[in-house]
Amino acid sequence: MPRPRSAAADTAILDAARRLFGEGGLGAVTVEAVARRAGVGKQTVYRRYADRNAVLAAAWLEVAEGEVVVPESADPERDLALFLKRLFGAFGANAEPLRSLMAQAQFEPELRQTLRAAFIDRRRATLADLLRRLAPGASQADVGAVVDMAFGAMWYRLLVGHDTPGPALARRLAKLASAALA
Amino acid sequence: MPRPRSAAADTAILDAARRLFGEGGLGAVTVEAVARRAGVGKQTVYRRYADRNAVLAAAWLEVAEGEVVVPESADPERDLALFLKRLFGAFGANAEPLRSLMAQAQFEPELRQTLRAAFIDRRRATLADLLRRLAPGASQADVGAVVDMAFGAMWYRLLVGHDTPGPALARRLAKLASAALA
Amino acid sequence: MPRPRSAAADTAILDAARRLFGEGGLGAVTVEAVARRAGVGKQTVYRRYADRNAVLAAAWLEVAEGEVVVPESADPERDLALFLKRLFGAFGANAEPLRSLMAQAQFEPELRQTLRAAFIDRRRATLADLLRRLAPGASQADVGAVVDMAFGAMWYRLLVGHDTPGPALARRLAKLASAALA
Amino acid sequence: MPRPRSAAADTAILDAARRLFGEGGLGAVTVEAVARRAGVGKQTVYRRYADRNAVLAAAWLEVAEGEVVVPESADPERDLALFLKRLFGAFGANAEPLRSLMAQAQFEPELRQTLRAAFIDRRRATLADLLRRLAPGASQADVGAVVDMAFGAMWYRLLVGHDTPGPALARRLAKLASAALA
DNA sequence: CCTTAAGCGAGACGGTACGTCCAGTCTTTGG
DNA sequence: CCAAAGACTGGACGTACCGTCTCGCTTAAGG
Repeated sequence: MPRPRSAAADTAILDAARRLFGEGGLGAVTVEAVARRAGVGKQTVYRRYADRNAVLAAAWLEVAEGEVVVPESADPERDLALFLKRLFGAFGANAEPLRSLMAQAQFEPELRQTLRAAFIDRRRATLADLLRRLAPGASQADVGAVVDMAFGAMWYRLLVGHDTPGPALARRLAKLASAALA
Repeated sequence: MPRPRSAAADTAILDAARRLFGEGGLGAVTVEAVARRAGVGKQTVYRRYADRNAVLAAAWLEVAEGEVVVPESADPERDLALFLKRLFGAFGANAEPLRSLMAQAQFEPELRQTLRAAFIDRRRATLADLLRRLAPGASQADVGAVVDMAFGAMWYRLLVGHDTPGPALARRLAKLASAALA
Repeated sequence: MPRPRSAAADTAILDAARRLFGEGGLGAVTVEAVARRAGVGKQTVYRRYADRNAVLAAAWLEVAEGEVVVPESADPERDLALFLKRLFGAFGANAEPLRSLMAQAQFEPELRQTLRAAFIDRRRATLADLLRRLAPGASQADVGAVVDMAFGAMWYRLLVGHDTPGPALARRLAKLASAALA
Repeated sequence: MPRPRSAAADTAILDAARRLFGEGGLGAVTVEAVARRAGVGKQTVYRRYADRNAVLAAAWLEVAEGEVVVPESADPERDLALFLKRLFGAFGANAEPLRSLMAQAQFEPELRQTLRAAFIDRRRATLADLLRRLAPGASQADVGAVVDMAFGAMWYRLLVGHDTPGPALARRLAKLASAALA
């Protein structure tokens, strides 16, 4: 009976959030500004998202969806390098918002949880699978450590800003991981 | 000629900030609360720090000053493990504020710079030295990547929260780094 | 379409302002205190009034609305005395806030205008009528001067505080006005 | 032994206050601004004046000093008219600050007292003398009422702003006072 | 076709913190 | 002891968002 939620509002909200981020960083993405920019009432935002952080999460986790394609050739090290290269490429496109999101998550446990559930954990699992194919004999713990090293290197560069995670890092990481787990 | 700034106020402000962080996280560290807790006028805070973020920066950067002791035994892999173990231990003691600091730095380019200068770069250089002693033949680029992998793993765990960087990670990292650069 | 402004908040704000004035004079009527006392957010005050002064204005102008009853007996001097007596009586009840209002108006041209329109001019017109009935031959200018003398005496006593405008002054003013315009 | 107070500072302070009033009204006359403009420390102001209001009083009551010259010819009504004319003229020159001062005095009992002592009372006494010479038989109370009417009319016009107290008012006031007390 | 329940844009609501500005006091160094 | 300078506590200012609540209006679906 009730009127269904407007799909137009859905996209308008997330678009507005992304546009505002582009213009003024995370600080410009206030719920009020998003609602105004989207031509939507504040309540329409809060009907969809619990709070500001949920909006932020939705806006950029949506963007980051579906970017995890697992190559499955005969050469596991090539597969690994390719996977990381693609990942870093996709990341690079959204480096700024993801960096901000990770930072924001440090202040908001709930957002941190969401980030892990929607983003981190899946990627860790996928990389772990790839590594196990690469080195079937490696211990669970070593695989976990290598996963943290690979993603850690990427985030570390993003956060510290001394270098960019790109194809070169992907190649090197694949090589070093192979050697480490051999 | 004018009255000099009160050193008592200096320490009272930073102490108050740290205590409030301990009690309620970053959100509890408002300028107003800091001033009240420190028994100081708000203006006295704003005379020292441009804004809330500057207060946060000062409070945690002061805490995070400290020695990086480099072990130099005959066994480079042991040295590496020991170095990382100590580092992770020292970090762990201030994990929460440092996590917040790194997050805050993502919103404050100036703080990010300070953080690198006072923290990150020194530790990266030290680790790079250790790695070069461990694997004299390794390329500069590989060493850099391994440094990012090691510190990256630590920060990544801190930020994502799925695991703690502790002695076990230190050992494993040392082992994997050895293997990777061999 | 939006939710209409709360009438309860309207009255709560002005009541709070008046009560605070009663307790601590004009100095006690801060926007923050008003909001707190009224059980209202600061923004709710600022949504209605441009600033603190506008709140003060509204609070006392509302109080000061009231009838100017013109007695019309066969004895114009008695009528005059009665009119002034009533006026002074009504004034006396709100002497403090009105005194403050007149003072505040000296800093706020807009309020000064409002005060004249809602207050001063009507009373001046009424008194001028009464005086013309009392002394049909008096010049317009003399009548105007006497009006200023009568109200002036009242305000002067209020502002300077050396004496109170009461029935005695009303009688004397009526007598002197009669003599002056004869 | 003690260094004497600087006369230069004395005048610099009051000049600064008057200049600031000219530029931005009473609101611009803060103690800090006065001190800065006068090239003087805040304490030097507070050494001379109890508080901001005392500075204001000093700045404009000094200006208004010595303006009361009592004419003593054979024609008391002419004397009265002349006295009022001069008074209004002197007033007119400082109408704005005196208006502000009277307004401010409504919020600051101490200032109100000062204003009376240094200004109002002397003028009232002088006018009462003149009136007694004009009408030796008039009752004390009637004289007092006429004094309030005359000064009241002046202040009333100043405060309400519907007309200016000038020579015309002075003449009319003299005439009406004569008639009233006859 | 007509209820009816929920969605909608708009923006008011109680709160809380921000960063600014003065008041009036205190504390330096230097006449 | 006076002076200039400016730091000190204290507290109000007016602004900006947060997340909630409430208007009048619109839009399905089920009776």
